[in-house]
Amino acid sequence: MNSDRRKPYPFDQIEPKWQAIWEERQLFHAPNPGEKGSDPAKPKFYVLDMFPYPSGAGLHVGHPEGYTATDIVARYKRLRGFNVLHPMGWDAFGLPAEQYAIKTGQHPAITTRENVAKFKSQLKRIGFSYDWQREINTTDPTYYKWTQWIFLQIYNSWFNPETNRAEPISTYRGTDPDSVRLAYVADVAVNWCPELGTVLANEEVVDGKSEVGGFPVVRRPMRQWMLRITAFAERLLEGLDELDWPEGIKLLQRNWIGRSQGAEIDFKIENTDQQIRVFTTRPDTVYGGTFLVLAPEHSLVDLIVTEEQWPAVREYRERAARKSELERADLSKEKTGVFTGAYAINPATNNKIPIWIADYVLLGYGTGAIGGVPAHDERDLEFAKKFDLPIVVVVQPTGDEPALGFTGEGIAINSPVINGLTSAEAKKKITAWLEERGLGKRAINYKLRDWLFSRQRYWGEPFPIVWENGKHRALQEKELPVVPPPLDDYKPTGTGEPPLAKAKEWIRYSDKAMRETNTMPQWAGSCWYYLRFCDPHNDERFVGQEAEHYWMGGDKPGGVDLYVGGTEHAVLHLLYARFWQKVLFDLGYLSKPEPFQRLVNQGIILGEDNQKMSKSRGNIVNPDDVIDQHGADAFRCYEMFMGPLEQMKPWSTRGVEGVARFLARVWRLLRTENQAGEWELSKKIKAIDATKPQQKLLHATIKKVTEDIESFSLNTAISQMMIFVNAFTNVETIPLSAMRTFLILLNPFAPHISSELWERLSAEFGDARGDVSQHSWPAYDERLLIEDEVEIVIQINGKLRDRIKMPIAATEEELKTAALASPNIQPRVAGKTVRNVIVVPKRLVNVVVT
RNA sequence: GCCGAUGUGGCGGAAUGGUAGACGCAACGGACUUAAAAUCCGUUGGGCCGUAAUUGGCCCGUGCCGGUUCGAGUCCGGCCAUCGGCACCA
Repeated sequence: MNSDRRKPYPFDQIEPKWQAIWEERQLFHAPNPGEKGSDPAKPKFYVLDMFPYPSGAGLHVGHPEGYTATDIVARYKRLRGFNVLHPMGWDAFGLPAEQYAIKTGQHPAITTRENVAKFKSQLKRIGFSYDWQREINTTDPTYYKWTQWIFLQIYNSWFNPETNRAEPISTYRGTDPDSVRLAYVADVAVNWCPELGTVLANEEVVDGKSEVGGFPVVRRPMRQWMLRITAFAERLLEGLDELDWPEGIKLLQRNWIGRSQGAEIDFKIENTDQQIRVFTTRPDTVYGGTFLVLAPEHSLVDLIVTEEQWPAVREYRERAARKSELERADLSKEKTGVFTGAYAINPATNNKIPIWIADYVLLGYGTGAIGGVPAHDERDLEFAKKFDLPIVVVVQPTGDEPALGFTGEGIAINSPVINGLTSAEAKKKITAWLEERGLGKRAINYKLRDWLFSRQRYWGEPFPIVWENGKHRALQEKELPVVPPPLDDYKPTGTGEPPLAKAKEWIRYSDKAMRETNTMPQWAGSCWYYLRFCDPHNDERFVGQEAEHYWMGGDKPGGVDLYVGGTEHAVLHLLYARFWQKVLFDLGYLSKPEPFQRLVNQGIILGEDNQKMSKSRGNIVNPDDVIDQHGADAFRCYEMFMGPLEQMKPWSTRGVEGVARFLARVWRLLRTENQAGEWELSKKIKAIDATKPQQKLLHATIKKVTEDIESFSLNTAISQMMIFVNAFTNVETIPLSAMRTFLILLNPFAPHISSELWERLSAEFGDARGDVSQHSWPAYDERLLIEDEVEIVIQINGKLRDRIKMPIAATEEELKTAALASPNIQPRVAGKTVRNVIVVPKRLVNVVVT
């Protein structure tokens, strides 16, 4: 034939063949209710991958790990009679395409189209059973029209604290609706990245650097669009309880939301009628409060600083403002701060205490001011020592640790109102005491910040907003989509003004009104894509009511039944999407308050050298190469056989070869090579009954594979199929029916080879026609698994000493007698006292002697 | 610093509190072959005893120390290491 090494089986022919058949017959299209082919009796199953950003580099082996797992589940559920929604799309707005455009001048839409084509062909080569009729792209105007529409719903809503939900802004009775909208404009200290020329969300800043590119980020006040996610903090927290997610991910979200309960206390400022409100989780330590510290940017600073302290304060503030996030977060450095010259009155002690400013107090958390309790807070103690401020111990530890610097719970001392109480009791009592006197109240704070929602970039969704006379105003629904202008120069301006501002024509909405020139962050499109998949071609609505109700589960549990993706989205996408879902749910557009019922995180795949895959290390594995060499089925099976999905694990070329050998053995079980080097059906295949041991193995395999798919243990499912195949190598005759059943089990994992072999069997034997995927998943017969005889382990004092064969039905007494009579046991027990004999039926006998 | 996950052969990994190491890789030996590849068969945690050789027998072994239990990779307590998250959040 040719000089190529002969393939162990012709995957290079059968894989494209079956992919073409699936596409032509649209076998994996899931009909919506009411559509042709929809069967209302079928239960639905929605299994979703986190859709990728189509980068120029194409897929690496990490992407298809989760995709393969979901594909196996999707195919399995179809075989079990579910109507399965298994879609794929493109999260295509974002920085890389734009950076590329800046370098080359090529429009990001062109880059995106090319990358999408590449990704799609790679995914198709792996044989994923996506319903490509539902493909979506976040950069498509027919898609982002609805992203903009959802923004308008958010903009036109407010959070009603009385009903604890989002409501149309028309129900708001106050005077300034703009102050309560869920989307609002604010001057905020933002994370400005000069290199990228844009602001970033807190979640996008890692160690003071941009998550994308790793460029330095500095604080800078700017006018920005914000989404009021903090209003939903409590519901985002509570909602987690009901979700079938990994506990670790729930915890990450809980920590990110960062709820803490305590009190707000007002401190009167001496010689003024102003007061400073502080938040504390330890109101029981109020008697130990010997100073106040304000964040340098706190608005009261201007009002209270004395003449002689102004120069020092001004200088300190300027220095703090110049600091990058990284510098400010640097814990190893010493505490800094400046005295304002002003004093406050501690409401518990009535003592006069100094007011300082220091950058260890953050404007954005609590009230931006704290009461310094140096005796029971590490940071306050450090600060007090540095600046020689008084320290008063007010909590006595119950153990023998020193009271000074004790931050745990103990007994209140030096605190007349609460002396002798435990910290928990003291908190309650002092809070009530403060409340009675109008000096404070219970309060809850969250670390969660409102979501900074605007970016100074070109390649994102424009806001459906115009400005007139300095005020913002929403566009009408009929004006959507707002399409960005064509531009020759995508570069950030460097001033913080978005690139869209360069489109002088475009920004003129009317004589008086100008368009908003910021764009939305990349997360916008991914916040609701799972909803669009339910009804991707609807041009009347973002998702049709009936389709949403059906696929998202309506009043039944479900939503997205299974969602698989990486942990990197634990607090970004997964929190934002839950937020949008809740807003749309409150406004009556959706049937469920939570989108993703079950979440599974796949672990990352390391390079063969056990290091993270990266271009610089040169250890990236390309799926195309693997498929060229071993075929898509081997690629799929190896990805699953490597180990538990959730775990981090290294790639192994040898491992792929092992799995490829398994599939080749499956092939040769049913097909043999004739003299001419052609594959033909094995003569060993006969329409006979399986032997009893074969029956048993078959049913054990059905059981194991079924249970393992249900529990996501896909690696051990493959092991079991290997055991099955190994048992049939070198047998004289192979029963047809057992092979057919096996091919169905194999189908979700290796769809091409199982389809081909199924078809060949049908052709030869003239029955069971149709695609293997059109048949149904086999049931196992528990009765066939029962053994007549079992091996019983005999232990003495827990140590294995003998094994005997016993009938399955042997009674405890029989087992005991047989065990004690066994030749290996008798001499060891002779002359000793048998204290006890533990019998575990069908398993073991443990003789306890002394 | 706080929180979380993980720790089992040469390697990836299996094990409802009940035979540790399934399955695969690698290695070694054999069959087939002129030869190689491919394929098939066998051995393979460590140490020791026994025997001409086999069958066999014993001890140790799931990061470390302790506990619960007839019995612990698995449960409990304390440590160590690696990875991940958060990090002046009052």
